[in-house]
Amino acid sequence: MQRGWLEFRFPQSEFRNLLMPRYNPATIEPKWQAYWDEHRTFESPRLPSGEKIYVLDMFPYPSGNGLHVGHPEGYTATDIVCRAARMQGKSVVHPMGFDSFGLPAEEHAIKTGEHPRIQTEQNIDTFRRQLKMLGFSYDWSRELATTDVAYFRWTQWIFLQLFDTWFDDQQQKGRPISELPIPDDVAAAGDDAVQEFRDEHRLAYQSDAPVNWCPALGTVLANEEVINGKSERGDHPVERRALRQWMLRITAYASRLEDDLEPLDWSESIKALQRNWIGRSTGAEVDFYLASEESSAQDWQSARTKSGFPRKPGDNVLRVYTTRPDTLFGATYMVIAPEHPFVERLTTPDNTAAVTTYCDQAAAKSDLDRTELAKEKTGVFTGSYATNPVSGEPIPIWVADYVLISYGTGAIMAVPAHDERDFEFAKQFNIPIKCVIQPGRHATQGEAEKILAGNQVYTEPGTAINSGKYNGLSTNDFKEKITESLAASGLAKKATNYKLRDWLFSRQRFWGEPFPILHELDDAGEKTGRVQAVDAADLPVDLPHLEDFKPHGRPEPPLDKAPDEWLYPVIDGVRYKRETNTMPQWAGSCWYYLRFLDPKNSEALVDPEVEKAWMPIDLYVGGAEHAVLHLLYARFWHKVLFDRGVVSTPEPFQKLVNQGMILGENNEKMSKSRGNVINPDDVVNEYGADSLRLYEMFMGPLEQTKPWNTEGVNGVYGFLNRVWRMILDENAEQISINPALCDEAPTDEQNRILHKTIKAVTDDIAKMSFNTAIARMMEFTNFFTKQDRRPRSAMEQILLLVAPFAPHFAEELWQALGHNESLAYEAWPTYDESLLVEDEIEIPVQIKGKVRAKITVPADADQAKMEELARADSRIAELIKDKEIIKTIVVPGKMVSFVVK
RNA sequence: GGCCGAGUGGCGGAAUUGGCAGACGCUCUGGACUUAAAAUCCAGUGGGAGGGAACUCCCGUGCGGGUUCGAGUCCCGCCUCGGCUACCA
Repeated sequence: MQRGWLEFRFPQSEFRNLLMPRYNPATIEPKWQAYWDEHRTFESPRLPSGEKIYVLDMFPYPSGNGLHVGHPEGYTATDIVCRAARMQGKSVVHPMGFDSFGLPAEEHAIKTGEHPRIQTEQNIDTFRRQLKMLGFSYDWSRELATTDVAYFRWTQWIFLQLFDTWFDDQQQKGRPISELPIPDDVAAAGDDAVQEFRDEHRLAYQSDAPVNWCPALGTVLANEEVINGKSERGDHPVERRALRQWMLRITAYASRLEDDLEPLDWSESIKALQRNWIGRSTGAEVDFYLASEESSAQDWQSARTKSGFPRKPGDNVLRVYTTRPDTLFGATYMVIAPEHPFVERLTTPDNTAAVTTYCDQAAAKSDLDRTELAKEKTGVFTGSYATNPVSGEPIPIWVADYVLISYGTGAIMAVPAHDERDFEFAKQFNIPIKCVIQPGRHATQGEAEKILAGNQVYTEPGTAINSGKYNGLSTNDFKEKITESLAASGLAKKATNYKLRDWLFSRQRFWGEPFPILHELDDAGEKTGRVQAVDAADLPVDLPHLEDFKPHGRPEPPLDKAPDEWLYPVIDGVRYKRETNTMPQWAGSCWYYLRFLDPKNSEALVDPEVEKAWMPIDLYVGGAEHAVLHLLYARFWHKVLFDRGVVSTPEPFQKLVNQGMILGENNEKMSKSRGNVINPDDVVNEYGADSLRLYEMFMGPLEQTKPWNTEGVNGVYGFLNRVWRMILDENAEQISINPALCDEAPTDEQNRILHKTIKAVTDDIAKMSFNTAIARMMEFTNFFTKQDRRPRSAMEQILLLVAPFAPHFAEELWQALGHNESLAYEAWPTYDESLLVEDEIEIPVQIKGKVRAKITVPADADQAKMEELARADSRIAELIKDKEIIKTIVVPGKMVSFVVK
């Protein structure tokens, strides 16, 4: 490698840090990084002037392994966009920080007793060094880490907002809890009842939820620490245990989270992923009367017609949710989830044993067993019947774990003829299958026969049969008519459901944000059930000092080990216990983009003036692994903050781009175990940061998954060397300009190449098509390297185009050409459309669609002229000599085509 | 099973509204320079045929059909691979 040679040649040269005849990234990269730091080149102002652009990278979790080659991919892309935008005169804010809470640091702390903050900060130092080494134009004065106390003070503040907000369904908006209307009966029941009513409506509320309790390790595990029901460490059994936890009512925002996706500039596939996750479905809730001795189904129905559909079903009905009310006549059984509150009541004495056993088994099963591993449907009959509201027929009620308590009403009407799961279940238990839809064009004749006979399931729309007065209706009309009719009789109501569940927001961990919540204690030291928010003025609630981080052997969070002075504050004579759960890692990343705008503000999480000026984010780039959760959670918080007047936009991320994964050289995912991990440090040592950046952009489209190839790095390194030699004379002992450079005006051809390149690179950067932009610059270089006279102006222009991609390299050459200042804010080259036009162009001539000749025509030739020149070509003339020309197609500037017989 | 994405030379990939398939780079081959190597520079590089050459022809963008003067691109039906998701009624 020539760098070794150079250092050998001038080991103590005083020119070491000045220009070198040969391209040596090892000296020029640190030089320009220091220059940018010193001159604060990339610090952005508090407020933008002129057009603003906020470009954000998904900040990394600072793992102990350091930067991965996947990180610089997205980071280089945004850096190019930012550097070009600055040169185009835009106000750019481009910050970086660290998502630094996380399990590995806590595990390290448990092992060593060292505070997780120590290792976290070491890791951050490594990441910062590596990011700086790659020459990204971040405004480092805005750096933050989610573990900074001054940062998580505001994470806690946002939690207080969530705690203080209820969702007004009517207005579809989060409002202060003080504005929650209190029903008269609740108000009459006293202060405790009012408080309880409020607590039930807050966006942050408490609920019992299962955790992964591992008795052998004496600790609660995160889902990712549990593999196949065993602990990842030690392979010990893990059990599910209910624990009081904090939930966030994201489901209240489900509808807005879905609706507001539409106008965003995100890929349709990511939008689809989010929509899928939210999982909106529309249908109806229908009440089935439960047979009893006191009154007949008719009496009940006429009572319902008067009273209407009640908000909460009584004990005498089973409420189900269905998206297919049109199949009501085909319901041959019903299913309730094993956890359904009616299980006991509906089980007749002779079925008690079987039902109890079944429910106990279901409770013991993990989610995995209940879904993935369950190859066959299971269930038991309760012995009870409900009444079909349209036919009046009795329908048997079963308990089965394929119905989930957490979705809809936890009970379904089963229509085996038109639902795959119900069909499977009915087959298993010999339950009648009644076809109520005449299959439409989705089924063949043969299939239709089987469907009508109940031997095949049909889930597509069709025409109603066996459905009384509804016969003949199309599925869609039927749905509407029957819902209306049942609603009029008080038997049903239109309903919408979401797959999205409320967000389980607490973790039984030390290394996370403490909740700013106090539990009131009575004289005996027991919790009264009253919960109090820490006053915003008293934030932050810092983590307590712990002697060690070892598990204490109980399912309660590790903060239960905290010293009393932290754990039991006394306020106004009342003793409290602090909340000891901590927030999940998602919390800090939900709003970091806001703090970047005003990272030092101690009065507010962001100054409204600043927020208004910079938001929303114009470009957000990161991995697709965060396409669902992070983006959904952040959007949810943002909407709450919007409703509460903290931010001015309903959506935070206007444009989103997901970079593709970089695979190892063997086309497999990079991993230590596969031994195919590429370390960015090594690449920088060998080729320099500019080559790494350039290569990652040249590999292929940003969003595509693509394999690493070290030879390719060598390829772009060669390109940089060619540009270097195009401009400098590397054979000289001292810096000197390549003798081919001149101060003449470019020739027409040179100008055409230059302006074509400027146009292509400008357009490609706007499209984030970086690989083709680089190809165009390579073509420029291939052309100009062959030119004996290279106008200096053209050389300067190409450097400005190269600068966003290989910034250190471009700065160095820019300086060599006699400029004293950084090119970071030099005006971006512009192109002249008129110079792109060529006088003559080569076009194909086709006969019967096949290219038979290429001719050169004036660029502005009209159709007649083009045809004339095509016919004049000797080869074409030969081929069409004896033929009859049926048709001639001439596309000006493109081609001529003859259709002959 | 469902949703999404992708199949183009030895490899990564290019290709405006349908208009010269394979830009650019890597690899490989040959040549120049060198004592030699590296580096650099020059030439070639989808497959096949016409004995080599210019030249000409045929085939070729996962497979099978279709629309069109003309299809990598549009339509219909499949196959393979990758990602996400998983009994959501």
